[in-house]
Amino acid sequence: MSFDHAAIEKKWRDYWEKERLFACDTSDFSKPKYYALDMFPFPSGQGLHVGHPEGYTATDIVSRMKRMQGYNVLHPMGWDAFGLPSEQFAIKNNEHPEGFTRHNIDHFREQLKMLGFSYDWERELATIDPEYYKWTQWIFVEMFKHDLAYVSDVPVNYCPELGTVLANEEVIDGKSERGGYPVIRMPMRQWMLKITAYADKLEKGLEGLDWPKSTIEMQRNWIGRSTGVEIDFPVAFTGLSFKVFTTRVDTLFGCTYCCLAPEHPLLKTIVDPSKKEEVERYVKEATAKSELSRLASSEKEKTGVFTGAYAVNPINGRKIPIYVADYVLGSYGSGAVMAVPAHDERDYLFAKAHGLPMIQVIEGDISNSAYEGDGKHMNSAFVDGLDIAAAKQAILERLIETGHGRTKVNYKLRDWIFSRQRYWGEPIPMLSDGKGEEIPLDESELPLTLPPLDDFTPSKDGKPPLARAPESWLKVERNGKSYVRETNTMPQWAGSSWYYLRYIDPHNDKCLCDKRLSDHWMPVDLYVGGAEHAVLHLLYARFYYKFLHDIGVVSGTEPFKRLVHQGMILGENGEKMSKSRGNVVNPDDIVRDYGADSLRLFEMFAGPLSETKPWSTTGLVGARRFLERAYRLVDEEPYLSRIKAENDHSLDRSYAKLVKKCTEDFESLSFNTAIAEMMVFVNDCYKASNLYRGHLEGFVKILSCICPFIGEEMWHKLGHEKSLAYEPWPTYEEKDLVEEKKKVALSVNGKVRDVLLLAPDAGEEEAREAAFLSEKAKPYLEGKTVKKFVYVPGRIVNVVVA
RNA sequence: GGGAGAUUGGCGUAAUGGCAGCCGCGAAGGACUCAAAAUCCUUUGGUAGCGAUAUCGUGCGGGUUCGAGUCCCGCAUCUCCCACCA
Repeated sequence: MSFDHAAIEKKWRDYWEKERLFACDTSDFSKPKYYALDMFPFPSGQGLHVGHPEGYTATDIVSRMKRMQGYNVLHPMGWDAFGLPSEQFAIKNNEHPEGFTRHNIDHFREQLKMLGFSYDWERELATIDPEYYKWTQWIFVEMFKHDLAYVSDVPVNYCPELGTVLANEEVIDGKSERGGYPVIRMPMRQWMLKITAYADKLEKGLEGLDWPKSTIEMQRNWIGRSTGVEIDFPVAFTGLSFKVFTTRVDTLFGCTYCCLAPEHPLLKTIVDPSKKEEVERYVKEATAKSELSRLASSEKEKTGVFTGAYAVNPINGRKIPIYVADYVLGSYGSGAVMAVPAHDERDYLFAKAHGLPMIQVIEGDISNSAYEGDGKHMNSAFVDGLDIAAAKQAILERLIETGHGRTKVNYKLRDWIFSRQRYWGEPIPMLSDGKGEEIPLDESELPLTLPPLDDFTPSKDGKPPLARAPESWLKVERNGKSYVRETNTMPQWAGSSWYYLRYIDPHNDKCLCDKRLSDHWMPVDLYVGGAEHAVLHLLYARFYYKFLHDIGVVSGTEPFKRLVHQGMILGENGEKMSKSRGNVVNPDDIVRDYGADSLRLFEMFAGPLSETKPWSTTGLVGARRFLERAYRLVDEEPYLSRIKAENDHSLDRSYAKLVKKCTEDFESLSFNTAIAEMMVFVNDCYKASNLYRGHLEGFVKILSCICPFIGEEMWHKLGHEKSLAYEPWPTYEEKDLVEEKKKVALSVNGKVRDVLLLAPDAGEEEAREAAFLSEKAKPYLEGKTVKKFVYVPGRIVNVVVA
């Protein structure tokens, strides 16, 4: 073992802290800014796993390079510290979740420091800090004031057996995660955020983001914008009507019945008395089923019952039956569909199951399934013979004329259920008179802190734990009137939706972030985190940011300019790491045995950042071996005495390639190929008889981004007293990359036959001459007619012969 | 059912449309050593050949091109995400 990693790591860690080396002054605008952000972790009881350092190392490398390139770098870290696991731990151990959470945070912080990340720890924040969640609550109040927060009765997962409300994550296949008891949907009073008001902005803002394509696509699907037609269907003999949404208005003549969702309000009034009992029973069963089980059972079988009522098809006046069926979702469109069994697979199955008629309106085979393709229309009066696009247009025009329809944009996106019946979250800063009046707390009353409780379990009736808070906390007088505090808390997403702003100005008690500072620092230049947050966290954060823009808190409209997801690190056997598989790798052990630098280097070298890749102990040993090999250059004979103050230029080219490749690859986060180039450079150093000190210094600066401890130590060994963290980034000369003669492949009919040595600026005549002088290519050229001669300087010569 | 991505040596991987396999792991050989480890130096896609070399080779089938791992069309397999969205 050629260096003592434990001693080196301790030495430089202490030095960095003592010198406050990575503290960032965000009010210093004299240098260009760079904001490199990691998705902050949930501080779980297990501590860091080897997946965490992957993304963190990536942003750390870029941060370190940017500092040397003269940027003012903001590279912060904090804790997403509210959340269910801590609460469950608290319930189990009958302790307050805060103690456990703080303890975990201390452990995480220590582990991150151990790994040498250049975070500005003076900006550390946690979502559970009252100084932080004061502003989380403030944003909620602002949303309420702007009509974006409202109360509604919506179905939640309720487990009668456990007597408690469950989060979606706690429901597996319609059963409770603990105990496996059935879970039903039950309406309950909830706070909602009107994210749908931002559907259009959220969709449009995706354009122009430097994000993974897949993530943009996922968000687009989630928002689910679709353009179609809204049609009014009168209910026969009642004077009432309902709206349906369709993207296939061209098939309107093929509509043979309508379906309402079980939640549809019209069911209360239009059902024929003879069907009332049957419909009520069906609705009750359907709404009690959890969404998952409803989905699972109805895929096999389309259930539903006739309401006894009839609708009138506005295009032809035909009377068609109205059904209620749970394959129609209450929460999408208008909760009602026009059913065209001949041309929609779901309607087809339902019609078959219930003996409903079919009218084919597009030529195609409907003997075994609905025909959903394009074709000539039939049985459709004035659109007969037209294709889908033309028929859509014609029918839409007719509907507009008669006032029965209009174009309509629909979104899959639903409003955000923002309450949790939990203790360990931000209290929602609202007061209720119990009769529908909801008033927000004044800013001066924030933060509203969590009251201490003895028992954190939700009540049997589904009431949140805070409902058992002391009366002194719960009851509030306002203008002579009695109010009760809101007892729901916010979801974990709340705190993580705006934390990137707070880092810029973490100790500000006047506002959540000084606008002068956010104008300078936002958007985040590089955001790295797991793909599991592709939709929810990133959508919520964008929503918050757009809202903050609209109320004038920030100027921008998108918080994260560039986003990258790190891939997962699997176990050595290629399976997911898990305790049950016994293949979990603990970073503490790796750092103890091989050092933090080796861990960082290995994770960056194992493959492209975004790919999933397996852990490899031999790969880790290889990383360590490379570091020792590099270290030996500045620590051992005979290499040490080869180091010269003068450059003999033998390594100029190798060095220029190193600097160019690493600078570009660090920027594009292609660390594996940058490291390969660093290895090439070290291999070249071993072959060289003289080593220019300047080259080694440049190499060490580059290496230090990935392996900061050994980097600092080598810098020190090269005769420097201070840290290299703010030394200028190495440069290279373009001329060093140019070779006098370059190898150029000579191919005949596309098959390589020889390699020519040509000057990079050699002309075509020169190339042609060299090609026909080649002995190796001779047999393939002799006696043939040259049909074409292709010459790409520096690349290839291709002779096409007949 | 829809979407996104992937498929290259024994393994992880690399290749602005231009010599496929850089770099690493593993393996083999050599130097050093009494010996081993460590280190240093070679070799390492398959087949044939002592060798120069030849030949085959980037999941499968087509296409574009002087030239395709790379671009286009179709297919297979895998991974992830969404999914009764009218």
